[in-house]
Amino acid sequence: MKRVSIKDVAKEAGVSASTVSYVLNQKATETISPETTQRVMQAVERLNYVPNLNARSLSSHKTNLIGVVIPQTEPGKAFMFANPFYGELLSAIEYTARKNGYHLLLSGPQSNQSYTNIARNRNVDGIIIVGSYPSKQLEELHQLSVPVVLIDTYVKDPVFHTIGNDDRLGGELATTYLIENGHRRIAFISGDVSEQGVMQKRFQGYQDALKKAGIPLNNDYLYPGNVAFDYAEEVAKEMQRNGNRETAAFAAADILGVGLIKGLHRLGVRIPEDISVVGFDDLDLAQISVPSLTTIGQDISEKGKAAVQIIMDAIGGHPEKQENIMPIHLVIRDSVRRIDEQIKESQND
Amino acid sequence: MKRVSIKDVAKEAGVSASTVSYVLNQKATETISPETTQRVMQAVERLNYVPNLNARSLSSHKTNLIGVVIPQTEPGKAFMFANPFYGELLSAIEYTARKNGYHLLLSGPQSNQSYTNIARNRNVDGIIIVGSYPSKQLEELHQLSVPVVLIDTYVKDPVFHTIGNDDRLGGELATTYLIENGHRRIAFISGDVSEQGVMQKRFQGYQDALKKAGIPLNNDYLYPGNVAFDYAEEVAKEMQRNGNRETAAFAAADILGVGLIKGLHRLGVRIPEDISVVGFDDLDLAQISVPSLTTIGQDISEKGKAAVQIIMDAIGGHPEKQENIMPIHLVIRDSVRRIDEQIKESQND
DNA sequence: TATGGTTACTGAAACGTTTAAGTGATGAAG
DNA sequence: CTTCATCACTTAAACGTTTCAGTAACCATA
Repeated sequence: MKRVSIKDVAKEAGVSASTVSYVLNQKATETISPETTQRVMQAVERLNYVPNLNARSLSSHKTNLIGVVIPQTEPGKAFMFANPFYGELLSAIEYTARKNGYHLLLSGPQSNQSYTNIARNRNVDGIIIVGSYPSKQLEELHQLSVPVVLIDTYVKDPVFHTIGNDDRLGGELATTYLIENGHRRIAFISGDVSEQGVMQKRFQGYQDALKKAGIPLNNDYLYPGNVAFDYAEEVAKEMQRNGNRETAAFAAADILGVGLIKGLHRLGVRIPEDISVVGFDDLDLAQISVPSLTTIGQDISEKGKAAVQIIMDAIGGHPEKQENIMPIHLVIRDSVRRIDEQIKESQND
Repeated sequence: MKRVSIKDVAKEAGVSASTVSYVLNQKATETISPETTQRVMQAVERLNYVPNLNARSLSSHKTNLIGVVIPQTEPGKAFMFANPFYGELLSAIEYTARKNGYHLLLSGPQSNQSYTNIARNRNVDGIIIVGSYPSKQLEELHQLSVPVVLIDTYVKDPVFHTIGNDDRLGGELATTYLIENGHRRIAFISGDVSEQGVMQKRFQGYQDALKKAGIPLNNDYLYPGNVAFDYAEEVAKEMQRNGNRETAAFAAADILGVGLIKGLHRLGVRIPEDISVVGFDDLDLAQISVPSLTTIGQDISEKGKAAVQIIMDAIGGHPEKQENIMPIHLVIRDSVRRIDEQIKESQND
């Protein structure tokens, strides 16, 4: 099937190619007579013409493409989107982009190539980056004349648009909720907190809450590792080996929360009767879990939507840097139990 | 930052643009001296040149882009990838594509435009379609001269490459396993079985197993609805309203299985002591669930990988139609309990 | 010394658009 | 009856590549 080009349409309609182009792009600046417009439209219809966006991009310097870079959560693991968090986010991004006439160019992190190159290669009109990356790579992006939005990426002095939660506040909310329920020995289970990122912020929030309650930070209750179900299952065992000192745990990601619940369950520990758990993210998982997981909720879809919106704004001539902090809130479900002060005190010695 | 083009490189290296092109594409058919090659490479380096894939595509009729269409699972729901199944699949597709030098053009279903148009618009080199679609839309794709792979799409007479599981066998395996464990009154919970698709096939498998065991099909035990956690939770209530006749349930998707478990749990029904449950898909969910879900496993990543491979083959000159049926297997976990024949018989009357 | 074959390039067309600039026809103003 | 706008288009260049068809220089052969 021979491709039909704008010239074929022009011939069919008895006009020049540029006339067809003007009609199709309905540039108000040009005046095309209604009759011609109709003739062109009929020809388009008849020939079943579809413009070649590739050629259009080349000429107009606009691709209607948004590049999305999503991290590989595990270094050794090939596949990255399996985490439902990314699914929900990507979903929202795709939907919003499509409503605005954009398509998504999806890419995992390139090993050999920088994101800058991907962007320049494909001439995307905007880039959305999700998660943490080597800051060197991010700096490179700055040379680009294309709007960049970072989601959940902590950088010292962001030159790009950013979208995030108040992760620190979230960490505090979660921990405070446990404290309010009588818990004082609270485990903290997380990914890597040594690097700037959401995990570090949530850890700071955990510390904030302890400090406000006058509870000293106990390093024995900290379980930094990696954000994986399996890891949290292991933590359950370690907690038991350590003598089940903690009465509660704040898992800095839902996937860790459910992993912990699962691991504890295997060991015969009851949730929340023996140990209370709070998560973070409010993925679907949190509801699915038995018992359902009390967690810190964030509106993932809103984040995706906002990211696309910022890019649209920038393209539309509003390049002012936006730093968007999305609201978070405590979602109370069934994984936390109030414990008695007395019991707690007696356990505490 | 002015874009640097192939001409700039040519000037810098003191050669013609075509020479640069030949060097960069290392066409063995042409002979470029090692010295010139080196000069060009140095110029590329110096100017930090990145080829414009857009222009390349226009000229070469190759975009190195694979279009991926993923369904909106819920009609009224805007977001579609949240289902981890799609996450895992997309992940594998992206990874494999990238290893082959391809990027992904991601799109949800267009309402106004057909997939054909998307494909023609963007000139993708191949298309991967996931899930079921109106067959009219699929037929349109046939006019395209681009390889198309359908994943989990049942069509009467497939003209395209297809990848699927033996869903019917899977349904039979799941049901037979329950029967072997002494169950005779087995609920079937699923999405829409009236249209050709995986749900219908799994239902057929369910029927096959019953027939082989000499158990008559009982319509009261069938709960067709939609593939959603909430729906399965509702089914739990309905089962109870009906008097908890079933001793087991085959949920034709893991998300339904965990929803059912959750719903039953809420009602105080114990799994697997009171009711046994088998799922289908073996998502991460199945392990996360408490109790973990016995299910029919499929290798989602392999499906994604195979899809890309077929497209690579087709591009590489092997367009022979491939119909790929991926292996499935029973994954035994903790959600099924063996029940006593006697008890079962006494319950049965 | 003419002929032919390599070798190592270059020139220019082509891919399918957009868009600035140009043009001929018509009508109004002076 | 010129002149000047305005209208409704058309022309052609440009976007950044690829690739076919040269071609100039060199060497070998007869």
